[in-house]
Amino acid sequence: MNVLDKFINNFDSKFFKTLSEPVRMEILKYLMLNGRSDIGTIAKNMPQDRSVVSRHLNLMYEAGILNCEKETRHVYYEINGNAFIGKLENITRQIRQCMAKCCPSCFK
Amino acid sequence: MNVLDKFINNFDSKFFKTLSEPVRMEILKYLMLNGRSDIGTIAKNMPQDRSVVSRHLNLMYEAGILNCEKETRHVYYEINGNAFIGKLENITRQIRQCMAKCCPSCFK
DNA sequence: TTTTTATATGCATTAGAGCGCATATGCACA
DNA sequence: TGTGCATATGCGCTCTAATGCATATAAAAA
Repeated sequence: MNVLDKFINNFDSKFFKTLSEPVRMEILKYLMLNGRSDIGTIAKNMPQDRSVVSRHLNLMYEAGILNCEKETRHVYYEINGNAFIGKLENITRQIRQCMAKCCPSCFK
Repeated sequence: MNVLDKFINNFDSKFFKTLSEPVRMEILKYLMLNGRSDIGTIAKNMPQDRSVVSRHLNLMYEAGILNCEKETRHVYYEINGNAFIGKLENITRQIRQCMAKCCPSCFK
């Protein structure tokens, strides 16, 4: 498989979609400032309903941005910094590689 | 302004939104393979209507991914590789910086 | 066992985005 | 000046995703 197909096939649109939602970015901000938190605590600090926050957190977990741990009755989320940065770096590297091979003129 | 506010304010959700659309990624693929092209030519190679392709291209231009040049009656687009990669690198650096300061535990 | 608390999920509503048709604009060429 | 081609845009349709309420599940505490 060539670099272009590899790029297109691996292109994680779920990841980008996750990052393009303002409420999810607010949640990300909250987790940066407050660290590991459970759903209820996060929801208390946001205008949205608990159920909405719960769904957003799950999406972010599935996109590989957050870690998730159940403890007693609570579900705790925290940012997975290594995975987050790693994804961004992988995508950047793939795109660069791809363009260098397919369309060097893109860098003119 | 602290690194977190800087990150949140500069966070370019338009950029991510642009990258989360499958048809736009098909257009990106086309431009990688075929280089600088006008709207009509790109549209001929896609199932979508010309008007749809036109709008997608304009969005990608506004997101800073493509260059745009009018020539006679045609409008030519091409990938702006440096801007594209630059944006990804900037975002990655900001997020890393931000987490290192706000939540070093994110990297545990 | 019953009650309370934390989260997940079904459902209807609503807002926004993609889509294509029809039409307008704008330019080149006869 | 008039005709044809390339692109832009107004409009309505459709589909998806976010939202919040009501309810279900599940576990701790009384």
